[in-house]
Amino acid sequence: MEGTTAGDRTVTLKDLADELGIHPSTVSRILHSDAEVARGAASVATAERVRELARKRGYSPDPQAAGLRTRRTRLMGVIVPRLSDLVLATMYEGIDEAAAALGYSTFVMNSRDDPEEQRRRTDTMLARRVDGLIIGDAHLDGGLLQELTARKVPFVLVNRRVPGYPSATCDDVLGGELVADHLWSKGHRNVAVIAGEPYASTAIDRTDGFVDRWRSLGGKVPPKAVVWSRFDTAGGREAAEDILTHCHPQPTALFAVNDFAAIGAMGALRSHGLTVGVDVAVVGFNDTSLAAELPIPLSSVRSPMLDIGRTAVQLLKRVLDGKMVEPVRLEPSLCVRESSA
Amino acid sequence: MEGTTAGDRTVTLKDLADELGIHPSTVSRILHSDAEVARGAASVATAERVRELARKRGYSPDPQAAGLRTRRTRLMGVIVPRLSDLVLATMYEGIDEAAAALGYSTFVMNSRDDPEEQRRRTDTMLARRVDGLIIGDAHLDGGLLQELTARKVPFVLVNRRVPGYPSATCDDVLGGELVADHLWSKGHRNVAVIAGEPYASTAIDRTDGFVDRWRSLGGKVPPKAVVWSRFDTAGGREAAEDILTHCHPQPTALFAVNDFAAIGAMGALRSHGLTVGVDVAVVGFNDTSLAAELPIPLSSVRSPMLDIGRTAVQLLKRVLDGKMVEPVRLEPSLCVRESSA
DNA sequence: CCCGGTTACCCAATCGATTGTGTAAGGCGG
DNA sequence: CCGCCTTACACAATCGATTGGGTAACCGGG
Repeated sequence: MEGTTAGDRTVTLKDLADELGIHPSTVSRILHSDAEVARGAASVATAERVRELARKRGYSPDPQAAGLRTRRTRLMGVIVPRLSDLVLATMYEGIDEAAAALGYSTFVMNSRDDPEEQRRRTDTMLARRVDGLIIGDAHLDGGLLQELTARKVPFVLVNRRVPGYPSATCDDVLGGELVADHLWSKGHRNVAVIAGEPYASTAIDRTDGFVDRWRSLGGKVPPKAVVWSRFDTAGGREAAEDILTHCHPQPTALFAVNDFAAIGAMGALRSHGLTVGVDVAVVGFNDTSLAAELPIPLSSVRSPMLDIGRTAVQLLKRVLDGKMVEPVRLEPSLCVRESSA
Repeated sequence: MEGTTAGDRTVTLKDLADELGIHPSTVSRILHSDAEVARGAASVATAERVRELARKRGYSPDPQAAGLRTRRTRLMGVIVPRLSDLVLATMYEGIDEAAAALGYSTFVMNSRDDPEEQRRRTDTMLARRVDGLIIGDAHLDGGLLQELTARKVPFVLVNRRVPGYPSATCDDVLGGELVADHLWSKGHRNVAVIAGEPYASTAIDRTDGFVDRWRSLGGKVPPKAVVWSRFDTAGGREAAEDILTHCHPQPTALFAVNDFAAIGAMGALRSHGLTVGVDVAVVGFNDTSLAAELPIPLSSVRSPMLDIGRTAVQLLKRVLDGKMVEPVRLEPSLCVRESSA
């Protein structure tokens, strides 16, 4: 029940040093250097006394001061379109966890997928002197990425990939293929795709994976059967309406590249008096926690979102250590449920 | 097309000062002080030259250095149970936006509602020297809050409240009352509540608001009709199963204090062959973007999540400015949809 | 011409940790 | 008993911005 700290303010290296009658630099080496240096800096006995006192006084180093000197903040900046998107939020949890394990903290910001906002956010991150960036809202045209490379800012992409840059993503092409195989084997021959935003690799890859596999199985995908849309529920609903009014013959199966779009589509189908899973099969993507729990459980491609986040952190760490890194694609799997059974 | 910067490293105050042949302190006052001080520091002409050069060189002050001196980081720490919870993610968006407007950046961490983790996260935040905390995972018993108060850490609560501490929340009691009024007026007389986690004020207040109003309308709420549960879909499903097996007579209406729990309940009802909105009414809480888009649109109490987040930031700012603040409760409204019409 | 008051700056200490470079004291071999 | 090598530290500069004092030059009034 000792008074943790007298009551004043935070303890500094100098405080510890003064109290022990030794020099701050010695304390610093003991507490913050790796074994080698620390051993050279003081006797074992002194080192122990220092560590003991640090614990008792609740010493915690000031990252401002350390960062000022070392020019490193142990901060990773994370940019996502919006955290209220469950997919990104989950990846961020993986990121946060993995970063903490490496002694880094993370900084998130929402860009709302707006190029101008992306630029502003990156700038504030850099102004905060983050050591590196994890970018979750990369657009395929990616002028910003070129610029960052030119400015030698260390970064990796997460969720979406852009050729030529390091990234941690789901193998979205494979995901699309899994869906094609599944729907084909269920006997569907008329299908449509709710394809997402064309600037996102997730949308492109999933759609391409599906369409290419479908064709190689002998199926047809008329242009009108691929509808680009927003990733949210409303977007999915609109896309489904579009498909229902313009596609002849009407598809018996829908592949939405995102669970939320799939949910919106399910709503639209129902409004048209169609029963999901009976009249029309629906498959989503990401297997968010909702999919399994919906009134009509939704088939979905499970992507390892947490692992993708963790992987992004590992990649960025390697970049920060000056190593070369290759893009990583994690394997998805298909969860078949009532909506397409 | 001028070379933005020679190519070296970041520009410092001293660089600017040297180039203009004046003292760094003068530059500092011109760029970072408010009009008064700045005017006293240099002539209008000099000030203009400084600002001009700062712009040209892309100067951005080093927050590490500034913070070291001023003992402030312009950082707000935000702790939430989990960002993959849409409700907290949305509030965080409001927080992030409002903080940015005040020149603050935010730091989020997930505590998974685990007391030990809460403590650890708070500690890392404080180690990072955040100026204040926004706590979104407060437990009603709240030993941690007492401790923070004792340590004079500036903080406010968001989403959940704890008596005696400043907070920005929805008026959850009112929310519960709205639901009671609605269901009563629809003629329901047997109801059950999926009440959420008993350590969260949101759960308690919404449940109390509902139950108290229900009784004052002349209704009965047997103890078995209030089931505590997790806030997620699976929790809602289990609670609904519980209610369907143990409540006699079976309720004709369910109030779930959270949309996700409501969705889980809808799934359970369906498994029991009951049609939501016809056999059993369901009402959720928060009016997350999903509610309106579900196959059977969900009635829900709309809580102003973005505004709650923004308000929390305003409150914390006032606390940081040394002012006293009172808890704020923002008014919810009921959105009636097919699930209870 | 002297004096008080502006104007427009400069000086230097400071925040807390890091790190390259000393340097006394003690031990040991010769 | 001397010189060299460890051992165990101490010194001081540094990172970039902030801020409480100066102070020289100039202006106007008396």
